[in-house]
Amino acid sequence: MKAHLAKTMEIPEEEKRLENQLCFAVYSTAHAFTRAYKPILDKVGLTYPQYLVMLALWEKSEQAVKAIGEQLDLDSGTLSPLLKRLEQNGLIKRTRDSRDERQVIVSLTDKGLAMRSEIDTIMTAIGQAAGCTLEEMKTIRGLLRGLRSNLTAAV
Amino acid sequence: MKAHLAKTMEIPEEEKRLENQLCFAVYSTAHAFTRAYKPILDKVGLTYPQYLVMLALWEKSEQAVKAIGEQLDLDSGTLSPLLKRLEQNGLIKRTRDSRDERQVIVSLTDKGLAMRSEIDTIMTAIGQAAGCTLEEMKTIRGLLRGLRSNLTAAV
DNA sequence: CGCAATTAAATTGTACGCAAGTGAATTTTG
DNA sequence: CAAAATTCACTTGCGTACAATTTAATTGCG
Repeated sequence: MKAHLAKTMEIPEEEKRLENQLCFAVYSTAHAFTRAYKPILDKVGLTYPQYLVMLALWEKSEQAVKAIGEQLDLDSGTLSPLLKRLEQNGLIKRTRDSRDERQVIVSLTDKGLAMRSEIDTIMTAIGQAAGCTLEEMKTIRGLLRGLRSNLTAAV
Repeated sequence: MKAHLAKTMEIPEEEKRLENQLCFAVYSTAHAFTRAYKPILDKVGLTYPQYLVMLALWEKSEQAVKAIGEQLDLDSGTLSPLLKRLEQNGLIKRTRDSRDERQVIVSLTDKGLAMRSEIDTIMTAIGQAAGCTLEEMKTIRGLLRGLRSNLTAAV
């Protein structure tokens, strides 16, 4: 290997602009989604992260905090207070696993399960707001999955 | 218009899964980016949102808080405390605009300007972590811009 | 001109996200 | 089997995000 090799490639100035950062495109689109969801989710009394947790639970009730965290890529420091609020709103209940007392099993209440009927309204509204074809959605989803997997592996 | 029309289209169960939500793909990729940036930005003492503000200022120093907010799509509620921290770290200074005393002009200090030399190292490292071709990056960036624009217009 | 409406930034209050640390339960090891 | 290491959830502290309010300055309108 040669000595004195530049540690970094030269990056064109244009590529250094905020607007041209891929990370910023992802960051600002994430915020745009949260804002688009807000008026819809306000009606059912959920925040956007709470809605994601509900999606996980509607797929499978009776999940440990850790399992929910793995699906959402969030740790208990984020989930514990969020789940406490969902519990206070009567959507979920939390019980210690009798087989392994370290774990807390989160499950839907009747009220939480009933809220699943809102899913079609919510997703239709967001689909409209996103305003792209199912094909485009799948393309972006696929590209982001690859990107996310690279970023996660790199750390 | 016919009466009794269904308000919402039927959405296939598979499309209702957390993992298949486009919003979740964006949400989790944004977090993955933040985590990938963390070890790199820790070395220069910046958080990820602070880095975005610095990018805006490296492009053009002497900007009002509102102008920065428009580029990042953030309001003063978020920016005020963030800028206060950048000022405490000696990277920027804030002065009232004498022409319009309502505005605060943010400008780079020598230390803040000097930090721009880290840009190549940071962007090269993230490029490696993202591990996709320049072509893919541009594709995703373009698709996300369209998506963001739709979502914002819808609200 | 003079007052109402608007604008800019800061502040307050709520809710994430995440690092770091705590405490209790379980698993691994010597 | 007992001590050490690990695991799980919770808590604490800090830094965003954002709605809503406040204060000060400027603009618009009669």
